[in-house]
Amino acid sequence: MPELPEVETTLRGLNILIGLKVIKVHVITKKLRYTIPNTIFKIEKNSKVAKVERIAKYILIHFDSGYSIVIHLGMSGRLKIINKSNKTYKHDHFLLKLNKSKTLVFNDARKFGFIDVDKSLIIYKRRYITSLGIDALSLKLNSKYLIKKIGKSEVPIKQILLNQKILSGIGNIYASEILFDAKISPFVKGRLLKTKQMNSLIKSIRKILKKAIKLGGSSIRDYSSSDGTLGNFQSKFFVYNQEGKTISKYKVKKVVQYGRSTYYCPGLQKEQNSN
DNA sequence: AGACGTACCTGACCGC
DNA sequence: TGCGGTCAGGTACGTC
Repeated sequence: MPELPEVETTLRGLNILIGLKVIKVHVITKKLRYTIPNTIFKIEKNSKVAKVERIAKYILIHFDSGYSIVIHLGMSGRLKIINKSNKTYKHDHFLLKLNKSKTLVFNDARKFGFIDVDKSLIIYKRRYITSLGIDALSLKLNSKYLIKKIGKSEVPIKQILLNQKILSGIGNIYASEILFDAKISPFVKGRLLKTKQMNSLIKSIRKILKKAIKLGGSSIRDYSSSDGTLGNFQSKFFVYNQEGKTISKYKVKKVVQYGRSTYYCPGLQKEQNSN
């Protein structure tokens, strides 16, 4: 699930951990996408969760000891908060036991996610953080920024949206949804996007991501008891996974770009006549 | 420097 | 029911 809206929803669920004290760090599987560093054991007993934060698709948990944990969910990663810590499930890789009988669990079937730990100030300097482009929901995102970044790009806009160094937070599902909403063809090259299209793209980015967060938000209530899945997402997609569906007389089509599926509606997302 | 294919890993699903 | 093939929401890396 994890694109910006899912990560944001997860983060909101983690807020209930603030103020809780660490009882135990338990690594079940060290080898994720990267090996969990031994600095994980620097998360000491009795240090308190001071703050949780989202940077792009990364979740940061800051402790009052000055250390921070970074979690990336990869393709299949999930964070759960369970009330009883004695039972683990398949693909549970990491447990953070806290007081008030809360345990944070990282579960990831495909192990494409990772966990990193270091002093907060060092964490912020990690390459995977510093190289990120502007957050897709940032108010600093405007056409001027896009022109600077992609005004000369030969890369199709679908691929640009997935480039975290340009815009961070958008993944393969919302890239298709956003382009559909903006009525922009996924094939248009960056340099051929007109300013007007960039502005409608930015509008759609905000609209689609915010809507998704809002829908995900309904699951927060049950976060501590459930597995945090965002049930009714799939039914809300206009084009993603909707090959063959008809939208005002036009069919949704699936293509593969750069090895990733793109869903779009050729009738409504025309390639502009590039002058 | 930038663009592209590939690799990482497991599960779900489809057709036979 | 089982087998093989294909696909999956992300990112880094080697190669050109």
